[in-house]
Amino acid sequence: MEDFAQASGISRPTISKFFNDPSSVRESLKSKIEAALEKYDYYPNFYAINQNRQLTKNIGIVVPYVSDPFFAEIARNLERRCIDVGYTPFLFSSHGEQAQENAILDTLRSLKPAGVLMAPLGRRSSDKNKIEKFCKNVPTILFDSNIEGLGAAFIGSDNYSFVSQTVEYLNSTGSAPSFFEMRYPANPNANKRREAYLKIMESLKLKPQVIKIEGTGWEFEEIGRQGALKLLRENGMDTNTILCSNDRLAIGFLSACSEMGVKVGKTKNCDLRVAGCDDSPYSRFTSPPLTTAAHDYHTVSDNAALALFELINNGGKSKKRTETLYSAKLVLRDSA
Amino acid sequence: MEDFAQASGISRPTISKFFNDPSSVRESLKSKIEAALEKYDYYPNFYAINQNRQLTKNIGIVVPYVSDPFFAEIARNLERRCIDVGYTPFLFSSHGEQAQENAILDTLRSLKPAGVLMAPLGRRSSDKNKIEKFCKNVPTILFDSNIEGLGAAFIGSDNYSFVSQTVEYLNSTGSAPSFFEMRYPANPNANKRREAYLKIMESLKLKPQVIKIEGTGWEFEEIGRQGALKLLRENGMDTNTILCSNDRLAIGFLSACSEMGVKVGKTKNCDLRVAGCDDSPYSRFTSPPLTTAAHDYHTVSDNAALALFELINNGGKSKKRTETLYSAKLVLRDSA
DNA sequence: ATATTAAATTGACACGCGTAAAATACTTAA
DNA sequence: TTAAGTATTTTACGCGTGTCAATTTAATAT
Repeated sequence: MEDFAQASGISRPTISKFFNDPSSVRESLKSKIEAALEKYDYYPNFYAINQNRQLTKNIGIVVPYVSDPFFAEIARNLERRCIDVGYTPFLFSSHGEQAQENAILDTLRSLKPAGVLMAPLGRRSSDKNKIEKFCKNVPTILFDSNIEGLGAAFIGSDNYSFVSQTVEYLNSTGSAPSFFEMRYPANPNANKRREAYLKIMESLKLKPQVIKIEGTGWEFEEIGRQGALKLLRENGMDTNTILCSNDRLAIGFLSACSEMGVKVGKTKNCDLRVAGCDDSPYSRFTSPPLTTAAHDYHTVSDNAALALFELINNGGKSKKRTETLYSAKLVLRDSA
Repeated sequence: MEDFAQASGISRPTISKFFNDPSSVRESLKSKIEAALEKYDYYPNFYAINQNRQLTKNIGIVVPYVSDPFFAEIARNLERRCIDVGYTPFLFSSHGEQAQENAILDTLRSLKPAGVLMAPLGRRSSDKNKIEKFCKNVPTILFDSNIEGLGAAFIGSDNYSFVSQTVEYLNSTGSAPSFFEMRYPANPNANKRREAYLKIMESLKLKPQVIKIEGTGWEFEEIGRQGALKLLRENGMDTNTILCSNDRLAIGFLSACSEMGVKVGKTKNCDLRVAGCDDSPYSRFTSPPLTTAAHDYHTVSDNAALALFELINNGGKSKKRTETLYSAKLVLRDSA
């Protein structure tokens, strides 16, 4: 920077100011610097820049699994917001593993980001310590999956509304659904959805049926497919209506139905109705298209980002922790 | 680190060595440091660490669009490989925009990564300069999409083999396919696939038909669906067999067929055969399941990562640029 | 026990830029 | 034109660690 300053005939501190905020220097110098930049192709050193800054312009984004289309889409939206206001987003995926999430937390603490947007893995309480400590040191907004009391705010979807809307719709247009889920769900929202299902069925004075399928990991479609194949073969359903804990399982379920020659839909000649939760990007392209309860992707990601920007502008301190839940929107398609 | 060294009764340079490679210090000191780490929760400063290092332990991964399931899956695999050998991967998405890719290149040059794995956007030759300069300064492996002469190596799939296998299969089991693609494809591989199609049809002495559909952006399924709806309504096909330029378009195509009551499959009572390219993670779950030509995801990502590690170990210099293309594997399912 | 080798310590400099204080030059408006 | 206000320059320090050379200590082999 010293050399570049000399070459462009401007003092180094001014160059430094320019790189922090080009509009903070006089127009005449700005164009002079930009001209010199064309000529000498100098670029500042990322490490030296941030080493001595009180507040970096970096934002960490952490998702549990980047190949999950829901998280990929959320991550994409969050990155956009960050870029649009001049931050540099750093995207990390926990690969579905607690250890990896912890490692990311270490990297992130060391990166001293202005703030972090994080969708945590479901953690056993014994691991809560790590993330708790992190949140105390780094301005953090939690999204998708809440951890009681941690972070400056939580932005997510109201799992109860997902289930209540679908169950009520299904019940009023046919029989009430059985609930189809993984025995050991990778995502903690699954537990809230099951609880909601049981509660709603009870309030409707209906007998619930929770179908738990085997399989671990994040290949939900295949897990759903295998579970559905088993279920269809053993004829283990109390009803002709299925509500899947999430769309990816539902996509697998529909695939199994197609394979077994089971007709899915809400018309008279159909054998089964299948609904999901989330409105995954692929759910509208299944056959039949999947009836589901939709996240408001944009609202959730926009508000999470805005909440973080505000938190950062307030010096990383928020008066009190807030939890914002957005309701699902029922999306009626042909599968139920 | 000074304080931590004193508190743990070990010299600072040794602590530094420990963090660079724990196995480089004597076992007795190693356990002593680890014990002290539990007690004082010191963690090194990312910026200070890298500021004065000749070679960082960071690896940049750049994909054109992180929400594309193909790139999400590749990115996931690449990250795994990097983590497994002790590197810290930094994942960037170009958001389908040239300007964003350029910005990432700037960030990355400043980050001084040990190496970069990059799937470039298709660029007009006028933009080649930027990436060319980058590759001269940073050890880079290109994957998925090649740019003549740039980077130390290119690892990808052989687009010709994707098309030749499907066309030959389709032709030998029925009529030869029409080729279904976007008029302005987001991914440069599309061009090679079209060329391959034309060449193969010519060699088979068959009349080719390329169907170009409108639409821009990365929502390929919806673009494919709209294009297919239009096509089916206007009855614009020469044959009853369609080869889509990629699986995401094919998924949209299948969705349109389902919507229009067109039966897709290879059995006698079907109206249309539809095949794709790529074997997207969702292709096996369509109805009917999609016949397609599969990338070898693991082989491509593993070998791209290995090539980069080797490049790094050779000081970032490779004798000559290599191009490695892996053949597609035909995956026969029910759609064609 | 001694020689040999490997590892740790000491002391010191370097990395490239942010940032602050004081002095100076420029801009703008009265 | 002058004064007030703002932007720039000068000068200098500091950030937290990597790294190196010289020295001392510990481990291993003879």
